[in-house]
Amino acid sequence: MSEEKSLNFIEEIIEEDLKSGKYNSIITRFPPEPNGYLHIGHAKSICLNFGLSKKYGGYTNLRFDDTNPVTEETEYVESIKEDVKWLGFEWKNELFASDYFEQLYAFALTLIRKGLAYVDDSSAEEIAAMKGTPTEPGKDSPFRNRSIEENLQLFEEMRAGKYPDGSRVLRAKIDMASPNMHMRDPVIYRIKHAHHHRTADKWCIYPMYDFAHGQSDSIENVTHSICTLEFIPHRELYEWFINKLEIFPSRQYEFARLNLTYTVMSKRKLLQLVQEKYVESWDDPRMPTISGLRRRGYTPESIRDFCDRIGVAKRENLIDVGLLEFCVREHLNKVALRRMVVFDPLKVVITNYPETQGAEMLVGEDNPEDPASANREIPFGKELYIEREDFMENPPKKFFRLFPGGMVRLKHAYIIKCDEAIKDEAGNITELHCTYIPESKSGSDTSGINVKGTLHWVAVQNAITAEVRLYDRLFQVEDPSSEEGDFKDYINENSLQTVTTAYAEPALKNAKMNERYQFLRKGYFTLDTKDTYARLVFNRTVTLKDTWAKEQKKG
RNA sequence: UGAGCUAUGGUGUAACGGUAGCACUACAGAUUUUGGUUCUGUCUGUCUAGGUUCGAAUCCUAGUAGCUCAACCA
Repeated sequence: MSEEKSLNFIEEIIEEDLKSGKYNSIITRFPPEPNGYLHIGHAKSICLNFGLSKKYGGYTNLRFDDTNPVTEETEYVESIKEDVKWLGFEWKNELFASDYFEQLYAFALTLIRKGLAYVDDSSAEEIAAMKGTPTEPGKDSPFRNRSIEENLQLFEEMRAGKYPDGSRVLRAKIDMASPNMHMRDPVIYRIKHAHHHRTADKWCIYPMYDFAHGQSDSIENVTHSICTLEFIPHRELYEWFINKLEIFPSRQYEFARLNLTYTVMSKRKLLQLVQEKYVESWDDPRMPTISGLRRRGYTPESIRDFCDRIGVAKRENLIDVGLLEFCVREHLNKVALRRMVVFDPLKVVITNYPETQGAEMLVGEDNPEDPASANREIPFGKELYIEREDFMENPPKKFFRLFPGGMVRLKHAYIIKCDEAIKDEAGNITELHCTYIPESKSGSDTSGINVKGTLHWVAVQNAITAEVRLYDRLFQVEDPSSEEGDFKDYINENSLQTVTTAYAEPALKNAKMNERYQFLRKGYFTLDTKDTYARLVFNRTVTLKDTWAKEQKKG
């Protein structure tokens, strides 16, 4: 029975560290910068970090990397916390890099005293020019050999606010000829007279990412600091600071970030979509943000399952969004309540159904996948709506739906036969006249008739109305970022289709925010969290698999 | 054109010198009161060229391709 799941490369490293006795338990961290909303790519990192500490014993900190006051806001801190919680994870400590500003300042002093850091008066342009290029070594700054005393004094004055933004920086003194650009005397502190979302105006100098991240990991005794591939060149620096400062040796490991087909993942691009109104907001249901997916109706379970299935490795990847859709369908199939909703109504009159009879109540199960699920009542009637596309006057082969002279089952109800299509003067079909087979009632069918097709329907008299929003992929091409020109040229203009008046069975009157629905033969839907006030608004999470549509496409 | 990382079906991901497996997709069929679900089956793969070895996806060498690095962003 030991169906062992193979380990990813990070799990292998951890098991090695545990086996060798290097550690008894592990500490990881999820370190977002609070300058935007989390997306599905972050979910991969969250599942990895929290999953690892859960699996191997230990814990995960949530640490906000807030070293750049001009981009960061408390609003983002709150949304990030909400998203991590919603995904189902609990952090041990809620921390901020800004909590360590005093300590980081002390680390900087240590470096200066060791002759390993200096204040540089050069401008940003001058520093860039002296940096060299990947193929040519850089040049030493004229300020590189200042005395320790002078550096100490200048750095203290920087902190004291004596100098304007951009006038000086503190740099680590490493190697201007290093083949690794990040080792060419990187800037580690800059002057920014800016208000910080947590430390307010206490500081006017702020540490750079490289001088904050590794040390923060070290302060928290993070054993395995996991980040994405683009940080590989930073690792040498990460370790340099830890070595020179002689602090806890956290180690950095890098994995490939998630890319998904038919969307973009960079914060910059997502921001453009919001600012330029291609989408409504960060939590627009078409966005790959956690909040967008949540509003779309995705479940935390399905996102975790997805992150589990895509694996963790070091090679670049582009994952088919179809896998995400598979994951959410699989979960929703188990939990969604079945309901009938007609989007584009075609009236059916059952000519042999008694006029005087009140609403006959039929019974339908909430979820056939779940034997424990309840039933709901569905009123039947003489006049019904079916989906217009479920009727064809001249049907092609293998069309199992209604056509003149044809028979179908109305789900949970009776078998009907189409006798006549009524048209207006322009030749448009306005209604269908059908007859029903009284002894074919669901659950007590003695008619002996077998039909190929089963349609969803609602009774005209008892139908309630709702708005339904049908979402499709945001882009027309698999990888918008790799296409020629602006990625926005590839936006799918039809990513949102709104059905303002859909007809729903009355059970949906009591729809709840936390419930998921399967509109029979239509897809999975959930109540919109923003726009449902007096009226019902449903968002389509994902369609059902549709082999008929595929069949038709083939011609 | 310096340095680093990476190459396994259409897409992901395993195989740790010994039968190339799993999932998604696609296709075919069975079941079905959702053209859903479920079940069964099929197709497709080790970047190239050399080498080491009884044996190479795995080790070595050389190519090739993709990605990353020259922010006072993270």
